[in-house]
Amino acid sequence: MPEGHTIHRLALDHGKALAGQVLRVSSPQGRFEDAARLDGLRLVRTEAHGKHLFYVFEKSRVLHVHLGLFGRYFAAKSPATRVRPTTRLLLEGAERSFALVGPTACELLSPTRRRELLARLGPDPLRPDADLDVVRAALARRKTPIGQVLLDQSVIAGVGNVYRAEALLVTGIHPERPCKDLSDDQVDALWATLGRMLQDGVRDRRIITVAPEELPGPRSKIRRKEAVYVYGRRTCLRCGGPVSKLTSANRTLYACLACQTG
DNA sequence: TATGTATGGTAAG
DNA sequence: TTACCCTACATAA
Repeated sequence: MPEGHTIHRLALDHGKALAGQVLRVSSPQGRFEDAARLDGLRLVRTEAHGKHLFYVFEKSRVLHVHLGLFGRYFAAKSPATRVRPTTRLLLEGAERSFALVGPTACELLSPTRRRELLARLGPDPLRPDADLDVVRAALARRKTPIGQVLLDQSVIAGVGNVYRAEALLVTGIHPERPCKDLSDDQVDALWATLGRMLQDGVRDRRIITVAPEELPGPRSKIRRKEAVYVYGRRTCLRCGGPVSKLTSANRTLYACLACQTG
């Protein structure tokens, strides 16, 4: 589930449902002991940076959540009944409640640690403050393969394994191409493509990278493997040729070496 | 019931 | 580079 689009969608949904309210905060599972320090406080706003989700409460207390690979939220009406015992964090507002399960991180963050965390993140294509020049500079310096670098959150924040494969396919870039060898146009196209894909993901609440005119039916009914060009597929949706399964940054990287020659 | 898989990340070696 | 953490869900047995 969780690439940057998921986190930004959560920030929007949770902000809309909970911001301005005094919340009940608990940890049914018991592993988030600081829940008590947030219980009864007013939520000021929510914020997403790449794959990191922040809840800013009054008294300047900041809750940091990172879903990792398995983390997910279950939404329900308030009061929350039948909460799973694995629920690390339960946020209850007047109308809606959100139960967090399986996160990599769920913690209270000091202002200092929050700054340090954000300082480690590259520009997030979903944020208005993202600076493409910073990305350009970072890429121009490296000979690392672009496929590997796209998962490096300190270069671009929010891209995950699906968007990496799909953006490289759409831009026709070979995943093993060294960053510094990419042309300015290629870098610009990659950034624009990632931005568009992530925005669509926020809107659709899922990853659909295939162009609207290429989709076989209504956007809401598209099956997973028909929503992408190469990720998790055996054949390329664009050219019909075989999809290669490479390994990069310890993850499976899907690519169509016929389409991706750049 | 058991197994395999997943759109992520960190710390140790 | 490897080990390890986190959990739900689909599928196989």
